[in-house]
Amino acid sequence: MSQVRVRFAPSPTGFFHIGSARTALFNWLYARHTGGTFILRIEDTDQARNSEAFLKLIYDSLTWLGLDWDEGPDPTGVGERGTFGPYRQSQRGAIYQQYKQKLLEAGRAYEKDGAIWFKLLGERYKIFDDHRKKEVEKVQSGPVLIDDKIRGKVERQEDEDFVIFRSDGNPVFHFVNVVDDITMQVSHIIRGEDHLSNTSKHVRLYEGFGVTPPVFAHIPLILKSPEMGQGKMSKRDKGALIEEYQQRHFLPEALVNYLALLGWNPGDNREKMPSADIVKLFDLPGVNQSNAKFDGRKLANMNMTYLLEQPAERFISLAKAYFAKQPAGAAAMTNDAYFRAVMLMAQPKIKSVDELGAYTGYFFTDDFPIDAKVKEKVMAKGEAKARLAELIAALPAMDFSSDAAIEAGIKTLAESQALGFGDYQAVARLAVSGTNAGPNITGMFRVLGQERVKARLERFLASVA
RNA sequence: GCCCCCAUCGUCUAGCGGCUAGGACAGAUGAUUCUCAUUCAUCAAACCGCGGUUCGAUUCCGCGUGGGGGCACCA
Repeated sequence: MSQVRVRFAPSPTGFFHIGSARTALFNWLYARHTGGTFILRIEDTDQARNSEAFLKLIYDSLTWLGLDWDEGPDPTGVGERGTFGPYRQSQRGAIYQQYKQKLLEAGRAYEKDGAIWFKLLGERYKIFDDHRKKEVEKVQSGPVLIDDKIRGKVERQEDEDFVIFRSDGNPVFHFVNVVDDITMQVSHIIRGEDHLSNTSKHVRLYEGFGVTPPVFAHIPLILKSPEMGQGKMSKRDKGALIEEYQQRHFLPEALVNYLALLGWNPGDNREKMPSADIVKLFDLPGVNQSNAKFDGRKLANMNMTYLLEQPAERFISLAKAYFAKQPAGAAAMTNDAYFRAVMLMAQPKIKSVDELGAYTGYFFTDDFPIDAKVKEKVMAKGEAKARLAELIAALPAMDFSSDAAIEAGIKTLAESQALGFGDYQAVARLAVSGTNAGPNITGMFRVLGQERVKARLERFLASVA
């Protein structure tokens, strides 16, 4: 059995979005599943729209997602891996000329209006095209049969010669795509369904070169979620860009897991799976035929479940990467032990890393905001001020060495007043953090330390007196 | 306009002739927890329509309808 060789062929003309990432992922999964080769080819023939920044974004995004390529440009921008290169179309001009020559010599291409056209085989006739309002030459070339691994048998007509080299001398997409896939010995073309209609052109080109076409597998597209409107997910849609998730410090494995589930499933009810398991189970026949709508909420949930199970060290490093980019981040990290303690307390409570700033802000400054609504609610209940005063009085004698000790201390105080833990918890939390959502009060006390807690309680009491 | 693909809860999906149509996200309710989250339990929620084929269709076929994509000297 011949080796599986698949490729992902993006063009660096725009931001790297969800749809591209999913196509890359499916190719990568198939390569890894079959023990084949995953090729990255850069389709940078559109000189007007190309940019090095977008090229770098492709490397960065793939790397971040963990989709490593066996052949293709080196992400450093210098050199490349693999022996079928160059892997950037802008450097493959000579190959295209050579293949153009082949068609010309075989009588399968001709020049017209300064451009080179691919010549279909079959009887020719002229017909007036109502839509284009002009007479066009049609060719009865017979049906093209595509045996798609996902779609099944698809039949299409290709009945007009088409341009393969523009009059400015540049080859067009269909031509370079096919030539590259031939010369790179690509065995399976896994790409979006939007290319299904182009496939008949490609098949004709393969025939023109006398080459058996590879296996085609057209995967469903990712559509906008109902709130976003209709149609295909585009770069402008919220949540469409990989960069966005990177900046929000999502876990790449969560995004990969979610993306894998868009158009594919393992056949049982499993959803959350490590990448290794997906690689093991992924196969082309398991891919769906219908388009999927993007759901940011499910992605967010996936991200949360991954976040919850991260080992402490990984979570800390994620937190550090996040704080490094925050305005007051450096200040927050000056005391490493303190920073770690705060982060680990926050980990089981947050849904995404980018919530950390807001969630832990009061740990790193005494000048934190007090939520007015929460304040009103808490202060209206019982004799909050009295509870606060009692707590301040009891504080110096309390043992702050552990959560359990602090809990015992507050409970002892509560019992002495014939009250419950909760009578002190809410107001203490408000005084110390300014809000009602946060880690356990005992943990907060312990991490903040006795002095700071006392100061905050006193300051708050004074402010409401 | 022409061509191609698709069709199960709001969303992602399981189902491959006979099922109380299953799971997950989101939603609702309740329980647990010092708050908030988490977690747990419960509830609500779908086979696009019409014709066939068949003893029997969500499942197979046709037609409609709906959704998506493609028809360039863009990629």
